[in-house]
Amino acid sequence: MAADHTRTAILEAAERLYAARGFADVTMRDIVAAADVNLAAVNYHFGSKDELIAELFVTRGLVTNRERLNELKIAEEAGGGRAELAAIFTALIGPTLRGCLGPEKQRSDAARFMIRASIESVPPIRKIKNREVDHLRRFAAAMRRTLPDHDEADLFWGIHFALAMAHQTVRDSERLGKMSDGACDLTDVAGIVARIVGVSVLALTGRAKLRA
Amino acid sequence: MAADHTRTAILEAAERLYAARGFADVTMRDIVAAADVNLAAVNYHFGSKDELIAELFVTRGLVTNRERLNELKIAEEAGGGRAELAAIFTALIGPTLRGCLGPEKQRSDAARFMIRASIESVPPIRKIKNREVDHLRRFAAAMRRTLPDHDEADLFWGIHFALAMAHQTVRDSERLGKMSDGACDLTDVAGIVARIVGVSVLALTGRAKLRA
DNA sequence: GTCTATAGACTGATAGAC
DNA sequence: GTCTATCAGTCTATAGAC
Repeated sequence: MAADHTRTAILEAAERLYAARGFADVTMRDIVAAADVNLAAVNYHFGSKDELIAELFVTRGLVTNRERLNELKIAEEAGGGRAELAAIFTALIGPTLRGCLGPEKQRSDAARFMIRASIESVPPIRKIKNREVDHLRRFAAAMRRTLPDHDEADLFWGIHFALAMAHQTVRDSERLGKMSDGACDLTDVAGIVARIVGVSVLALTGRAKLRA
Repeated sequence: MAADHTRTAILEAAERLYAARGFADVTMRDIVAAADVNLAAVNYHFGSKDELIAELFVTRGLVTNRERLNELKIAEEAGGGRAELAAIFTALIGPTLRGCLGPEKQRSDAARFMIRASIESVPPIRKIKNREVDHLRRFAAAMRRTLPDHDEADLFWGIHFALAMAHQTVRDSERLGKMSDGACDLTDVAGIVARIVGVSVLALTGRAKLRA
C-alpha cells in the first residue's frame, strides 16, 4: 500500500515534470521533491533514471498500440477481411496524432510526455521503439490482404513513410508553423490525418492508376 | 598556429568519438584524452560542451545546405527559371541522403556524426535546426514559381513531408530493415531518393491528375 | 592570447542503518 | 520499504603560468 503510493507518486511527478520541461532538464532530485519521497526510492522501485523513463513510455505506448490494433480490427471486419487501404493507414497513425496534436491548451501530461519522447528520443526510449517491429508487421499483413499482388517492399516503404510523416509532424510542428507562417493549420488533427493518409494511399496506388 | 592545433585536435577527436559512440556516451574527458589536450581547453575554445557540438553541426550543415542550393540553382537554370518539381525535391533531400546512407563501411566520420545528430537530437542541435526556416523558404519559393496556381499550404506540407521521409529513413533505417526482413534495400541511395521524390511529387500533383 | 591546474556544484547510484 | 550519508563521475569556472 505504502509502496504503491510511493511508486505511483514518483510516476505521476516524473510524467508531469518530463512533460513540462523535457528529460534533460529534470533531475531525479526534482522528481523526488515534487513527489515528496526520498531520493533513493526511485532507484529502489525502478532501478535507474532510464528505467523510470522506459516504464512511463511503455505504459503510454501500450495504450496507443491497443487503439491502433483495435481500429485495424474494426476496419478489417467492416471490409469482410480486407480493410480499405485508407482505413489501415488511419489506424496506424490516427491514435498517435490524435493524442499528440490538437489544441495545445487541452493536452494532458501523458500527451505532452509522448511528444517529448518523440522529440528528445533518449536511449531507453530508442531501445523500446526498436522492439515495435512485430507490431508493425501486423499492418503489413493487413495491407498484403488488401493488395495481394502488390510488391512486398512497397508495403513496408508505405508504412515507413506514413510513420515518418506522422512522427515528423509531431516532432517538428513548430518549424512547419514558422515556415508556412501559419498557412498550415496544425490544430486540425482530422485534416492532418486525412492528408497523411491521402499521401500514403496515393504513394502505393497512384502510379498504377496514373498508368491506367 | 598552436591555437589552431589545439582547436582542430578537439574538433577532430570530438567528431570521431561522437560519430562512433553518440553524444550521451562521450564525455569531455574522453575527448580531451583522445585529442591529448587539457580539459579546460574545450571551454576556452568553445565555451561549453553544447557549443562544441553546435560548432560541429553548423560546419557540416553548411556544406549540405550549400549543395542543396547549388542543385536547386542548376535545376532552375535548366528549366529557364522554373525547375521541374522532381528536381526541386531531389535538391532538397538528395545531399542529405547521399551523405548519410549508402555502404556503411565507407561512411566518413562526418557522415556518421550527422546521422547521430539526426537520431539523438540534443538541445544545441534542435536550436540550430529551428533557424533553418529561411533556407527552406527558398525551396518553397522555387515550387511557387513552378506551380504558381497551387495552394500555398500544400507546398509547405510537401516540403515538410519530403524532409520527414528523408529524415526518418536516415534515423530509423535499422527498423525498416528489420521490419521488411531485408526486402527494402537501404544501400541503394539513388533508388531511395527517387522513391521519396516520386511520392512527394505525386502528393502535390497526383490528385489533380487523377481527376483529369 | 593560449593553455594548465585546480576547485566547485551538480548529477545518478549505492551501502547500510532503521 | 524507507532513509541518511556518501560515492564516483559529470560539466563548468577561475586563477595564474607560459
